[in-house]
Amino acid sequence: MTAQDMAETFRRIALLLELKGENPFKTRAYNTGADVVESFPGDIVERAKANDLKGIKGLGDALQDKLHEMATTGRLEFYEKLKAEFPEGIFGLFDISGLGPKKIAALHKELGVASVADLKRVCESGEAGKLSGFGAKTVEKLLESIAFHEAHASEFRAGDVAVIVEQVLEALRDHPNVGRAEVCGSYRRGKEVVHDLDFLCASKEPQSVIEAFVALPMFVQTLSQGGTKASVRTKDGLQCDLRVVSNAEYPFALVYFTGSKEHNVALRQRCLDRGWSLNEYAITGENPPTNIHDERDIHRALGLEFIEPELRENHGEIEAAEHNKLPRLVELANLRGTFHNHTTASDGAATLAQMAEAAQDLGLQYLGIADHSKSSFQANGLHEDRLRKQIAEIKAMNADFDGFRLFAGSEVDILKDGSLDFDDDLLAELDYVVASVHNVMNLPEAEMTARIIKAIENPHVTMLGHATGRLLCQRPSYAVNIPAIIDAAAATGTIIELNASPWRLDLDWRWWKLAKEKGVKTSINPDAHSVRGLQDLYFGIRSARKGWLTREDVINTLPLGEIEKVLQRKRQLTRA
DNA sequence: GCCGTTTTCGGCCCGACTGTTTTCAGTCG
Repeated sequence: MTAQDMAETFRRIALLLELKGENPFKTRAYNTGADVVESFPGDIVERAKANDLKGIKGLGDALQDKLHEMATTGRLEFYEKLKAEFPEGIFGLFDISGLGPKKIAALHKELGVASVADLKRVCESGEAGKLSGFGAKTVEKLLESIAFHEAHASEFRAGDVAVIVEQVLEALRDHPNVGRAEVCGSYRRGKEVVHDLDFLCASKEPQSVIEAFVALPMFVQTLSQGGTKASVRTKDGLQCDLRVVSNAEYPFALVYFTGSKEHNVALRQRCLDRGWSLNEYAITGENPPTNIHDERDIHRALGLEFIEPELRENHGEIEAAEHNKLPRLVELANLRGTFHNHTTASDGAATLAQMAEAAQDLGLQYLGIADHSKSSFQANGLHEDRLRKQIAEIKAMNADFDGFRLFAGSEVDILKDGSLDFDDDLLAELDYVVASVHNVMNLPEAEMTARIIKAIENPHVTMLGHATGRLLCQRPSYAVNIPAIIDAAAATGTIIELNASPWRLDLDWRWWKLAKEKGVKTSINPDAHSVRGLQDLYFGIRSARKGWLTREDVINTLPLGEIEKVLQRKRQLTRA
């Protein structure tokens, strides 16, 4: 059992205890335990095996025993018994927005609802509307939520499949009969969600590779298996396909399976214009290009500079490549620091000191702290006095750093009327300010847009946090006019964050070309709530690249010594 | 279930919003 599995078990226990109407603080204890296990800096599984968990805050005697049992036996009796009281599909109901434990329990008890499909049925039949506490409006909202859920049922967040990608690639590349291997499809193109994973490799012995692939431990089901391709599924229902080709075919297959479909159509047309034909194995026709060893060679043969996978959406990349006008995309290694990170002062799992150390370990020169403001009760938001204390603490720590700096910021709530959670005097004491919407997300578009623009117009607001509030696969964006937001940001010199959390990736990559045209800069921010969360910068980079962004478009590629000026620029503009 | 400790059990995060009721329960952040 991995740490991830143990944390997941705790979370499921918490859900089931909620259903049973258990003491809410008990369920919280399990959720806290899950957080601790997940973000533990070290090998928690080994520690659990050795019964060496004393003194870890958040893990008391009961949870320690349960971790030990899981680590040594691979299962948890308590959980198995609890689980047996409810149908398996009950967990899916928690993903329906508007449904909480009380309503789920009522639906299960009164109507025998055991899955999302059951829920849909009783909503449509009118049975649900008759339950106490359920009315016409509730049923209507539930049906809307179900529709959203169904539309995204087969989607997986890139962040949730990244580990599988790495493990499969490692296994393939380590295989003695494999030359080259790569993940293709939408994952390689840097999409925020994927429907499946496509792997490709080059081998002279495809049969042996296929056999090794289907036997990998993360797969629980083989959907099909032939001489050169196979389809399997993980326990979470994620389909993974493998295609094995010869080394000579590999570059063509890599282009073909990376897509996108629209990009490939355009590429094939370009081939036809030259009297050739392109498929997944070769370029054929009269005097076809030779010496093709990788994707670069294919692009070159078609008169194009190399097109990075993230750009292959037929959004103008082929025309740009033809005229050598492709942007030089920002890279993870370009990042020098990052803003919008949380600590234990609000709802983070790591202390200021731990976050600072982790940032330095990642090779960053600076780290911006932006804990929640007081209106975010649920996140233990800081009141004025606690924020001032944190500012002082950061100043003191900075005196001891050599070549590294913490920036004191705040993720200040944008209140319903567009005013901010702190007054300007306090905001002025901060190195920078991230302003975000966290409540009242159901405003009409015009009102929400005006609310956010009002916040953008505050001279102390350095950047706008997660602009649309979406949670991938779970909650759509609130109603907001993004072009108007971009215009307001451009007019005021406000930065728009690219929130790198794999749950958000907000603002979406599809908007960045427009934002860039208008002169808006971004900051790629992990919204880290733990030391591990800092690594989400990787997903932000993928989205930034997909949005055609270069190093110059991203402020946190600037080194210490230059970044300070950018943080102060808007305030100075306003003063002038 | 955890924590802290006035070592034995009480406190643990709280306000807005929505829809269903008729004074509040459930959900969300």
